Amino acid sequence: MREYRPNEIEKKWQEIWEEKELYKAEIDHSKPKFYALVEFPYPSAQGLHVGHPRPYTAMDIVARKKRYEGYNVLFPMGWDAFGLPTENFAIKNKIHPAIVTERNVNRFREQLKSIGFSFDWSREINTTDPKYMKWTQWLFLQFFKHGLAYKQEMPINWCTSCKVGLANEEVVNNACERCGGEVVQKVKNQWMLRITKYADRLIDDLEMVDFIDRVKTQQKNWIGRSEGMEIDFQVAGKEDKLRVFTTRPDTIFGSTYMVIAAEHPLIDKYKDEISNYHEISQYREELAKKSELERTDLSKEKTGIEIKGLRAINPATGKEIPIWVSDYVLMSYGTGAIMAVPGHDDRDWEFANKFGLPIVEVIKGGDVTKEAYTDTEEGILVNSDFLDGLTVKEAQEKIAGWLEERGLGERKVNYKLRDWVFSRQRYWGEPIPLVHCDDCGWVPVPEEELPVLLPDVENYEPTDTGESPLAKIEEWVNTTCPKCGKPAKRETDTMPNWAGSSWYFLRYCDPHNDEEFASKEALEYWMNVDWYNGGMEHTTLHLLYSRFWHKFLYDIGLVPTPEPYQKRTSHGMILGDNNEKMSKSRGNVVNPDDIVRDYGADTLRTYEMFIGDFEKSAPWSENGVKGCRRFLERVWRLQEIVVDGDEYTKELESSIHKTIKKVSEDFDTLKFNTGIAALMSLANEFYDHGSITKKDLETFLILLNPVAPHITEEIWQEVGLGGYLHESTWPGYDEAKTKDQVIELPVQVNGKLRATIQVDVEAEQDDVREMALGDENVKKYIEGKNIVKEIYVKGKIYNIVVK
RNA sequence: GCGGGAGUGGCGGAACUGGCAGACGCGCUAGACUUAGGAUCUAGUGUCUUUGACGUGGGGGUUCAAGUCCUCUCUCCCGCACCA
Repeated sequence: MREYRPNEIEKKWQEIWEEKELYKAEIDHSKPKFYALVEFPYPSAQGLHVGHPRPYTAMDIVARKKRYEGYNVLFPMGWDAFGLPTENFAIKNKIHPAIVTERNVNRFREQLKSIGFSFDWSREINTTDPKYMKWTQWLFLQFFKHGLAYKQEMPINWCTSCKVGLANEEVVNNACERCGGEVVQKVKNQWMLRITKYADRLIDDLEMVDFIDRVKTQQKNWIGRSEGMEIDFQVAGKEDKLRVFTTRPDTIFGSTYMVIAAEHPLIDKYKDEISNYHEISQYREELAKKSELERTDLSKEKTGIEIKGLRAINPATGKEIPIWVSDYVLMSYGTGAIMAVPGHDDRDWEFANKFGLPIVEVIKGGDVTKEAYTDTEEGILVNSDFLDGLTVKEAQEKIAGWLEERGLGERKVNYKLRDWVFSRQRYWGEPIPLVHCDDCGWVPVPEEELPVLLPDVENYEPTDTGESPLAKIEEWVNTTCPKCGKPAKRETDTMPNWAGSSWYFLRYCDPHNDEEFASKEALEYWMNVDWYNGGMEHTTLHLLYSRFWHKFLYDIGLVPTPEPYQKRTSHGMILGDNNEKMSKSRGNVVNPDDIVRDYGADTLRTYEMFIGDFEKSAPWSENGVKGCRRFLERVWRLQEIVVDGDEYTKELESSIHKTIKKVSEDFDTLKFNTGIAALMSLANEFYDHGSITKKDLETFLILLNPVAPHITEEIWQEVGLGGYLHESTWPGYDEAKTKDQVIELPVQVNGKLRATIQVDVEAEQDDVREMALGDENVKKYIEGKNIVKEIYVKGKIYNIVVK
């Protein structure tokens, strides 16, 4: 037998697969289709690190297994190549970002190919490719034409380090999601996408799909739907009404004061009548000086001032109540004003308690002198006139009707989700394909002129003014209006890097189409994505954005399904061997190239799947890698014990059936670690038995093949199992043969294990009893005691209780 | 603060509807083969005061039986964070 030399055999098989175009997906209506998708990487200058192959290997296993099961599998790969790191690298090294991108892509492709993934490389896409960009721009124009893209002057999040505007989703703890830089508010004229229009469906349609719960909950929380009412409170003696949003209209009789945000326009409007206006404007200034972070710090005490000279009338009680201004009410949510119900809201209670405002109990069940009572399930209304005696739910219904009849309020749903800030002031992104004409306004660039390409520039540097670097290229900016022909100017902002990734899964269906973003036929055949695996960090970014795009495209009849992804799973991170996140600065980055070179791609793949629970993060361990290499060496040496025979070895048959079952189930449910463990056990059993038939080996190799595709093909050929392994079908198992007829039954005395006896699984209690009580060790423990009870669970346990 | 997840050997991690805790792998110990071993093979490996007892973050409970169920509590991770 030859030595196991992964570097030789891996290259050999990769060439064979490529030559045979084994993984090229074609529409074929005679087979069920399966679309497996992994998030396409951003081709960074650093190349792959060992975190990348984890999800790729997982989905590669799924894809390979599905092929053996007779599916027509689409498993594509591409490059999400627009982005700041490339641009920054280009600026620093004075190389065009397109050249940097090409270089990085080539490196990534080579690395991925060396690991032996079964991607259909003929469908490779690149978001920066003009042929791809064209359709990203075209799709943007569909949003524009349907009124879902609009330009608005508004305060946006500005990353002071990247010098670029950010979407809300890109701000994490007031810092830039990407670079961690400080984010400040900056008023800018921005292109926005009306994602809020889809807020309800983005929540409700989660019902239709099979996403892990974490993802569903996170998306729901992000969208933040809350149902309630907007209610008008008359400003006493004035024309104006003060409108509030509340989710608890049932507590209105307990509203003893109101609070408005510091920025609320009411203050300015009545500044002459507010006797303490000076004090209030001082308070406002102080707040304005504070950062968002300080203002929203929950641990600090609430502050506030009563507005003297203005009062409001509680529409339910008819009583006058004071109006306060405080930092705990935000202008950006609801109406910027609240009706405070200190008895039944923690924040209002804290505030009322601090400033000595009256606290009225309107829901029985707690002690409002000690804390707010917020339970909505048990509570019964009191001190609430016609609501008295009702449950919270009933009261909500009744008060809503009452207020609506009198024109005092209306039911209203509020969302935390904001429209998507879609403009970026950087060079390396898709230009927004619109032209501004003084006469015609914003005019789309005609379809035949797409894509609008990035001009070559000397300088890609972002500006401090918040203008795109493109704004300086006059010959590019100045154009003519597509509509009237007069001089006009191009939009100089570019799209965020999330644009290209919002629809790439559609392009994979038909990547070379120059007439359409993808043909109807291709979309109808391949969509939906059956299984999409990706990072949790994209849950409220890419995953939400792409669902939104897809829904819009569905509405205008361009895609056949309302949701893009049928199933979504997520992988855990691979940490450095010091249990910290891998990063260059920590010096704990492992390059997969080194592992492939020293141990082989199959070892890398096996280890990444064996490392632990797929969904959890796990620290890298070089010893763990070695262990997997040892396992593959053992698999390699199975050649030495193989004998002719096209039946399973009798003594191994049950184990083989069990393993087929275990591996099949585990590979379908992301439990790769236990699947591989089962294969290791079976290999151990093979060695214990001393010899295996070709049939035993054949099944073993097919089961292991999705994990370690090269070594298994090689052994297959070496042993002469006929044809190629990749032409096989997935082995089936006989349920009956996965169950042992004779089992080791544990016998307990008072819940403690005292013996195990060999019995038939189906044995009746009387037979088992005899054997159990006859056991020497058991005898010892029941001697001289009374048997109180005996429990027999077939196939599980025999427990004798003595006293 | 709210929502979600998790605490199991020296380490990564197994354990179906409650039914032999620690599968599988790493590491470690001893032995074999060797000029050698960071190769390979064999045996062992939860802890302890080892005819036995104790063991799944901690306390209480339900049960013939609890890692698994109930209850209180501690710690860590993730998400949201004054959202009315």
